[in-house]
Amino acid sequence: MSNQVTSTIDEAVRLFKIYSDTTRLRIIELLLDNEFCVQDIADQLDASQSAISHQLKLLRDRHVVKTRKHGKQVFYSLQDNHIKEIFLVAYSHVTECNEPDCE
Amino acid sequence: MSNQVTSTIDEAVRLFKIYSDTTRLRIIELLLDNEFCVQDIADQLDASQSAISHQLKLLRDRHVVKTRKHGKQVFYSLQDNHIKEIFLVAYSHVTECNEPDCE
DNA sequence: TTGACATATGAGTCATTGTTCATATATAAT
DNA sequence: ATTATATATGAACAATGACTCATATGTCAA
Repeated sequence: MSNQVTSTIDEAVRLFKIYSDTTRLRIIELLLDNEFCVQDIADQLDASQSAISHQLKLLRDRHVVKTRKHGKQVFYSLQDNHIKEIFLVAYSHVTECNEPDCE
Repeated sequence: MSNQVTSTIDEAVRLFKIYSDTTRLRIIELLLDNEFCVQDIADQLDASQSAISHQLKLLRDRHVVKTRKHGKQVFYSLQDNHIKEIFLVAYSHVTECNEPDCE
């Protein structure tokens, strides 16, 4: 734990950065239990097709989501179970913190 | 789950952003089990006093760390147990992912 | 009070990043 | 082949954020 940690910390930072954007986190939330094509995601998040497509590319590059082509459409779903778990841990922490003096 | 979720997602994003910087994450790692004063943190992370102080202010504003004054020094320690837990979950996921095909 | 040390902070700079706009690619239907 | 639809992508722009530099504040010792 000293030199290896440095790069491990950087890897952790890379992981956290994936979740550190509203659009991406909402995409991940959408895909928790379903698969959706690009336009469906854009519609549900009220975002442009381009913005969503850019973020999906980023998520795919980081192996967070996988794709399935069907005709003209591309369906996206979560690839990594870690993603789901970390999302849920953080999500529950945020929603739990409604008591006074919490956080 | 629809309008409330939007702001919950934003809260989660805010939480993830705390971890999304190498300097901050290394500070959090340092403080997992100990308290340290500003200069000690700066020395151990090979960073400037000012850079560390700025990040500590951010962490304090977000209730991640608490302070204890002792003479001229200010000692920082973790305030929130959630922080520790989320750090460890992510950290273990990152270190686990050394098998082929993982991540 | 003066000087030394520890920490805090405002302003400016530079890099990163999320979005839009325009356009390219891919697939299906006619 | 042509057109329409779905998705991908490069460039430009704007916002954010982390750092440095200079300096302020706070505390102790002499």
